[in-house]
Amino acid sequence: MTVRSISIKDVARRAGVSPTTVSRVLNNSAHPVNSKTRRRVKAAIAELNFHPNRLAQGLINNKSHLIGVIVHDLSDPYFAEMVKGMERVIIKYDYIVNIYNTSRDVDKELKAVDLLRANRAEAVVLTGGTLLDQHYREEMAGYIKELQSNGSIVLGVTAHPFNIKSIELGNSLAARLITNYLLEQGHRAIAYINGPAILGTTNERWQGFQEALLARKIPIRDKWIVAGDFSFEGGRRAARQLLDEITGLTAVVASNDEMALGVMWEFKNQGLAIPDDLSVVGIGNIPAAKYAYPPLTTIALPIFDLGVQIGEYLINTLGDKGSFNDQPEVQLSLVERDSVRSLLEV
Amino acid sequence: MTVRSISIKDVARRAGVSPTTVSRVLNNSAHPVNSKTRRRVKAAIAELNFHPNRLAQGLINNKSHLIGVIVHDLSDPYFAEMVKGMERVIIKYDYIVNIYNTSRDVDKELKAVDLLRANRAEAVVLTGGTLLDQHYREEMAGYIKELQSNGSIVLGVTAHPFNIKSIELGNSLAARLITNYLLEQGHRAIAYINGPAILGTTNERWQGFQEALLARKIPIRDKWIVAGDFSFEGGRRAARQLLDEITGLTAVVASNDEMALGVMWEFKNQGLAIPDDLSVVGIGNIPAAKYAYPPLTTIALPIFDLGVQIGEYLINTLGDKGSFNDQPEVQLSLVERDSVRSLLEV
DNA sequence: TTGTACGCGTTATCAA
DNA sequence: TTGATAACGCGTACAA
Repeated sequence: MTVRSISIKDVARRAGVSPTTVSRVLNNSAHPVNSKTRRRVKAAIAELNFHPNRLAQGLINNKSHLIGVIVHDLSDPYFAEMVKGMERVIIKYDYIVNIYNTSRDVDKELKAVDLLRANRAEAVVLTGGTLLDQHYREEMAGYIKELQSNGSIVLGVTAHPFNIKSIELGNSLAARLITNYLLEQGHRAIAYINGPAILGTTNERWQGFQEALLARKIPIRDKWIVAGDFSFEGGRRAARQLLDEITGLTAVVASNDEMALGVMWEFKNQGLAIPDDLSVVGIGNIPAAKYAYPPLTTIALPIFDLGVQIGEYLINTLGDKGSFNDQPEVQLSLVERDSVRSLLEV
Repeated sequence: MTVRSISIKDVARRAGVSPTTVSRVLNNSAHPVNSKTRRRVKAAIAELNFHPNRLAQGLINNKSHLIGVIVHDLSDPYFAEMVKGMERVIIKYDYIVNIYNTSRDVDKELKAVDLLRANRAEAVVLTGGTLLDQHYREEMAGYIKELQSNGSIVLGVTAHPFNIKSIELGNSLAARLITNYLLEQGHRAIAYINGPAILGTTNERWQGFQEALLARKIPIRDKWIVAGDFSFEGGRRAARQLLDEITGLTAVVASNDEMALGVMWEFKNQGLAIPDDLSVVGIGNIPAAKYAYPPLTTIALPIFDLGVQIGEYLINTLGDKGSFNDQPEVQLSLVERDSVRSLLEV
């Protein structure tokens, strides 16, 4: 059934040279090749439409040409954008980008890394926050160690409890910035909607929120701290929960945009006006934030750019040209839209 | 730098057997192996934490364990969902899923297939509609032919002008269904917003719209047919364009949900009420459709399920168990929400 | 400037 | 029941 594809030997025969010479032409080897011979070889390659077998190449250089990317939820524009940014760079260098969607499930995440290890991935990127789970931590540490001892790069976006290079996203700073913005607008009674408990990102943002309030000595009220899961539906649930304790509340910080949109939707659904009755902010600046009603005030995380930077970092580090030690850097910025009411001009 | 990883030989030495025997244990070969020996080998494998090198395995059976997926826009939930569905199945069988995001760009699309060919992908899935471009068609036909002659499966969602298995999505039917729904609600003056001209999908849906109107002998008015690009912004632009010719218009069919949401947003922005002043519908039933204001009436394309079905088809066909010839089937359904006003009870 | 011979890690074939 | 050998397709030291 499967026909043997043409190999370097076929080309050699056709060009009347040895496979070695073909290989040299193919790889622009430093070894000299007569320009006439080179032309003959190139002609033969073209005529036979020959392409070297990557598996054989990989076997001999111990290179898989595979880059693994672990993603929590591909439908979340946060991850989709990051992957697109990475791919934009990586595709030029003919690496295979292998994406795993894990839904923040411990077993799926472990399975993904296990497969990447088995496939000798040259790099693995953990694009989401770390999972807070003992079993995960132990198993993952083993896989990562093995990957690294095989010369693979392992990279994490935001802090991970492993010995890997991590790219700081400024989660804590983002939460602090957006909270400070509310404070500057005169808000003092502020609710906070957390992310999924299993995520490190959740802790980091929660930290930033607390810092902002503590810096102004504003007490944190338990009844206004609500659990969430980073989804639109989670935002809706949180909003319904807040409704019971709404007296005195003037603003809500959702720890990501999806939830902020859910919160606004549910509040509107319950007859509240935003921002007149209640201000709402998020973190992330996903595309939908711009078109919400009202448009959402949030912190922009330039995720696509981050993806591009990660891609460049990987290519430079994987290339033989010695490691390129730039630390990708993310610029956060406040995106002021219409979901916050100022309490100053009362 | 890169340490040589442990090979089957290391295991063989440790277990005091030949590599062949280790291989037999590893693959649960039919060839008999003494149970004592088998235990010794398994112990050695565990102690050394050995995993066979997939590249070497692939080289010998001419199998790459690679499945390529070509996607137009990963940030579009349509594609993200389909990929997630496919992956859910495929990951169980240890295949590598290699995704390419092409932004509907002819060159990127060709580059992606070229790389998949070079990497000996065992299957390639074209998840988006075909691109209507002469150069694309010719080049792509060549790549596909080569893939197929190497025994690879090539699959297309919706019609493609190549000799490949194609999975019908019912684009034409979807447009006809949603248009008929408007007609049943008494609408006669209906605008249509097209997709990108380069896409086959655009033609198919446009066809369905026309059929619905022609069947009732309702004339199609050129001024109410507007170009679009399947994006939210494109929907906004289309809405602004329609505003000039709004007299008499009662409903708008956007050929996908993203545009429908853009249309609604812009109309509201311009002071029109939906559905009181104008009804709007889309196709796709993306998650955001449910939470739009008002919630969007649309045609559900069960994309995640389609992804799962494609994954199953691929696994069954790639497995040696002979080809499993089920044609994945997609059930369309009307999702009636609040973006359409009935004109019957006047 | 070109070619020969070997090895990468695995499995299929054949012999013992 | 086990093992030696060749082969997959390619790159590279070494020889010519």
